[in-house]
Amino acid sequence: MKLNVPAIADEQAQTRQQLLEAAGTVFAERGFRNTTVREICQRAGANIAAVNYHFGDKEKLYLEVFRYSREKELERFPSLRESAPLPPEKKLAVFVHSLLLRIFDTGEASWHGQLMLREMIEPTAALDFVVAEKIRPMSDHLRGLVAELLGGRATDERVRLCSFSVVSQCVFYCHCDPVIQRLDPEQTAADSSLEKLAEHITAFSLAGMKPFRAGKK
Amino acid sequence: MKLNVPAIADEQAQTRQQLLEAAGTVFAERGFRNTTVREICQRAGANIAAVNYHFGDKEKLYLEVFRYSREKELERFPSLRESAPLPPEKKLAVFVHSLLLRIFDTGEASWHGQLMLREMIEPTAALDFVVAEKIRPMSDHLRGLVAELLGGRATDERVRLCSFSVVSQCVFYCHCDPVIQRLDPEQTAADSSLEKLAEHITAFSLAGMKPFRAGKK
DNA sequence: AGATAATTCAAACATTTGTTTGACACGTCA
DNA sequence: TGACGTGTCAAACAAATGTTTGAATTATCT
Repeated sequence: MKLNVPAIADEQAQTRQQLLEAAGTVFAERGFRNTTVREICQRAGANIAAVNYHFGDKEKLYLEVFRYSREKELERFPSLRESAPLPPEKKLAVFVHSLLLRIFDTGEASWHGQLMLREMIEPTAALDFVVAEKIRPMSDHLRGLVAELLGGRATDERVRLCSFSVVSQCVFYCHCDPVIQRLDPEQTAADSSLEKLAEHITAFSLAGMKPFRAGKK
Repeated sequence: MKLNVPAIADEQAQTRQQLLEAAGTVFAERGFRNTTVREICQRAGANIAAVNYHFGDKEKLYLEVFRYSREKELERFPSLRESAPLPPEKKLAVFVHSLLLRIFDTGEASWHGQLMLREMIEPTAALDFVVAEKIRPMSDHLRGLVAELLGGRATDERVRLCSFSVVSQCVFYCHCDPVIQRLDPEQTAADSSLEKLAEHITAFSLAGMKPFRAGKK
């Protein structure tokens, strides 16, 4: 029972949104350079001139995809605040686990995370936006955790290095997946790998930080 | 005073080698896809048809660059065997330090390492060769170290995960450099950063492995 | 209903890039 | 010296790709 619904406005948003969704997917799979406008339009069921009409050019579409992705994420996760107070060790486990979920995600919405991860290693004009809007908030959150774990006497540099030590272990499984598949095919199997991996990285990292706790250096 | 030197053989090798060196450099900078044959030839001081003449096509040149790189490395480092027996902790420090040297290398020969690192995240038809000839030997070496550090009761899986935890911390600084530069410009400064980083990663990793030592899991 | 705006479309265009071509120059050998 | 092989070159070619064009279609508004 739709009354007073601007049907055409929906139709308009339809093509544009289909382009954004298709572009997100293809860009995440292939990266910016290897993605053709023709493939995006094919996947979106749109004509090739639609990209120019709605976005201007390929690069602007790419930038718009990140903005769209950010809106979608804010819809899904309105607030990044933790709901329950947890000990920092547990918080780290949650952080690692959720980051790995994103890395190993294979669903319809997986392109959001995958595209960010790809932009990290194949930087384009969008990187500044991605760092400001997606990476820095995550990084700040992690650094807060790490600072808590290290205790009050840790230098900014130490907090930074430890944070990098944590996040690098996680993103490695996305960035170097083709290598890992060749070195150890069994590493990329089964869903249980994610839980084991999260446990390993968390334990390794918590222990790894011990030498630097409470003003030790 | 050159006597009996096949001057033309040298000239012949000259163009071919110049192409290989130039290609190595450009491929390392831009990756396979973003590199044009025209730029390689320009840097090598060769005509554009030279690539087809000497190598057949762009992809074969790319593969040949890795073979050439491997030969060069074998010339420089005939054996990967350690010269002096060291405690495993020290060996790990040496491993991390030398890997970081490669990552932060800026000299004429730096393209060798940089190209391998790039191939890890932007895989091409060369990846199988690179894994077999460059990455797996390094990985096996590191796993030997890690197994020694963990003691005799560690599972293969644990050795693997710990090895990944070490190497991921190192390669992160190459693969995600553009992000790091935006997050923390001071992180990428000064030569002393490399030493500090090597110390940090070594300490973090040695401590990180402690929970898994001597059959702990 | 007609005027205007928005959207879509197929074809064309412009540029880039890897590859090829055939002539020419140079080197080697009998 | 001439025949043959090797290497270089400028120009041309072929294909891919992003972008543009102008007509047609659809939607909106008075």
